[in-house]
Amino acid sequence: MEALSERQETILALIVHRYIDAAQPVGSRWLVEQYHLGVSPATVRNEMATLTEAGLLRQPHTSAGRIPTEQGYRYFVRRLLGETELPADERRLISHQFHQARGAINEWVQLAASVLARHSRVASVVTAPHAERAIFKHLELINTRGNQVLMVLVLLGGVVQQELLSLASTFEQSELSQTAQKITMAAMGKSSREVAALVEEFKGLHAEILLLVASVMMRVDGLAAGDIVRDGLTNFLGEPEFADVNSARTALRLFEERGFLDEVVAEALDTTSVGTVQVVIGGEGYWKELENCSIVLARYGAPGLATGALGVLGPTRMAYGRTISAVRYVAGLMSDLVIETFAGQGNSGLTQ
Amino acid sequence: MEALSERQETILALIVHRYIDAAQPVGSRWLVEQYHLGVSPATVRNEMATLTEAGLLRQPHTSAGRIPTEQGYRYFVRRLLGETELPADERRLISHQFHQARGAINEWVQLAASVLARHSRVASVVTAPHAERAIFKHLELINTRGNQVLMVLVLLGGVVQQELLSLASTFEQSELSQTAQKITMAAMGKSSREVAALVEEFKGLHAEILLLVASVMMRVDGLAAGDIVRDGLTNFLGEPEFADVNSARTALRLFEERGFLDEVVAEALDTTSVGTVQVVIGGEGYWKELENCSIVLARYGAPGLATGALGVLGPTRMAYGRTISAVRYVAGLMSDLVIETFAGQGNSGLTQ
DNA sequence: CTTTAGCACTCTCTATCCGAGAGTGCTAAT
DNA sequence: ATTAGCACTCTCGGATAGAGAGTGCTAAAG
Repeated sequence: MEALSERQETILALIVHRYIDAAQPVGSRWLVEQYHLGVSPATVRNEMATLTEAGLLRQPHTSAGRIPTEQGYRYFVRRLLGETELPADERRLISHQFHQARGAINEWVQLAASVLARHSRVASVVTAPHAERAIFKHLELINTRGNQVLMVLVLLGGVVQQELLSLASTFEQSELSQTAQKITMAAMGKSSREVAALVEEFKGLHAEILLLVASVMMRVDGLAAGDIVRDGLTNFLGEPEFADVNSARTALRLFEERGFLDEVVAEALDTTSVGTVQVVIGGEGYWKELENCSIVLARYGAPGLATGALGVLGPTRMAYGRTISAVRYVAGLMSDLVIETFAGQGNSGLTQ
Repeated sequence: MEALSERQETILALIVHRYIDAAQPVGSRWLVEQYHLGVSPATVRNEMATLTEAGLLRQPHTSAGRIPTEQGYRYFVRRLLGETELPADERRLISHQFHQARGAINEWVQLAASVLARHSRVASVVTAPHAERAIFKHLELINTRGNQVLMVLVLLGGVVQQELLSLASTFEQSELSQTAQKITMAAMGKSSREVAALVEEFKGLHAEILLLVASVMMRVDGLAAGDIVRDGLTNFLGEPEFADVNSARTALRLFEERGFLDEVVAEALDTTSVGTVQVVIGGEGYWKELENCSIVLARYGAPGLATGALGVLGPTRMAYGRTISAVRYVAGLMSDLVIETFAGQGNSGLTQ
């Protein structure tokens, strides 16, 4: 693609801004009058024609103003949208909320989703932090009834897995507690594979439980991400591109179905490093269901220890500046939390 | 309200059925021809006029067919809709799925939501089972970094509460483990109040932790319900009453906001006993946001031990027969699970 | 007293048409 | 390279008209 002249870039940027704001095609005359460009509408029209030919703009119909194409948005985001940051007062507000919510990890995740939804004004997704490899921390066995046993497995970072087991025979609670304690001693700090290897050294109930523990841990290892929390579902129902119920429905379905999000998040985790924000505009040809949608996504956490993903899903016509900075900021806060929780080191960052 | 004649009831039932099916006003002529009533359209019209006067039917405009009013739906559900049950093969299918999902409680809750959404074809809500009173089962303290400590508190029934604490000073993991073990010994099987009373007997770290444990347990006591899981959000976007984006939005917002659901569920838990299904049609004047919506709700679990709620939210024009039976059946399965998990006694019911 | 045939009336829904308005592309002049 | 002028295209809103569906009423019949 040939480089654009400065004036062309200005015009593209103005059109993107205006279109994001008003959701209506932008005309040459309006542009000149509004922004006091020192040229005539005809000149702007010529530039627009060039930009249209370059595939950055398009017309909904012959005689309407221009709107950005997906490529236009991409050019805008990559080249014209400078580094933005959330205003200091918003940052302070968010940081304050996160301070208030000290406590359960799940609450942090929900708070992150809620903050993102509110500040980006589109729908948000946050996955709970997920350890790179499950590391055994503690096991608890609780007798419930007959040969039903509730297994509570605590992994590094405080991830808890619960499972209801049906054992071959009945055991006393005291016996179960002893078993759990013995296994905890032996397996502390070990990975799923190492726990599986421990089976050799035990027999009977111990071995049986160890096997179950190892299999649960392997399942956790295999998971791409932790629990997913959503917020702001209703935000994009107000946007004009979803006035048609069907388009709203497909977008919402994507959002509801875990499988799709898993895929996107996995993809993002592969190609994105912690600290950078990735913007996927219009599905990039990959996902055709995302036709009018964009995704702004970031990875958070500590690589090698535990990571998660968070981001937003909204119409392509979205306020990228604000959204990107919100995602980046919240990802930073969540990273601090993960490092704190998973016994690493690092600046908490919460204290401004 | 005067009692309706048999013929009036027939006509009301037919109109409700047909309207639920087709979402279009029902006319007298069509009714007579379709169902081979042995009377003329004029007769049916007379009866319709009576039913309209009684407030059970209404006309969208002067010259359209009739549609049921909310009162009409209520009469239909209460008096005309006989006891229905899910077809045996559907029951078997569901029961089979529940069998497959043995394991974590959360998975059961999610499965229940998914099954309800699929079988009722509207949006579903399921709350996790919530113990009547939190009973201490086990405590774990995990050192993370500096004076940050992760507290994992296991309550009766396998409910797990995690909390990140900031302690006054730093402790070794071994010290924390000992403390946790000591507290576990002392608090096993106790309620929040009893745990709080234990504080007297300890001092220093032990007392500090005990206080935190008690406060978390009290918070759990105060909660009306456990986690809420939703499914089938997109189901009702297809319905014609939500063709207007705004109405879809208000309904969806209700569904997304936890506060509202909490209120409804709390209300339902108060007035409904386990085993019965409650139908709220059109908000009953209470909640005006529910104008075109109905709720079918049931309580499940074991009163005095642990209970939860599950149900669906959909357009007033919903297939009540199928929905009510689905809700009732799933509530039964979940009750069995709760009784099993919370160490009670009772028939598992899963084995057909 | 109940039922029914007949009929005028009302209201929605769809298609069609028309004019206003907005914006473009092209051409020729600056 | 820029711009004024102009013809052309397309959408959008409102008005109009006819078809269709269904009712309520009246008067007659059972």
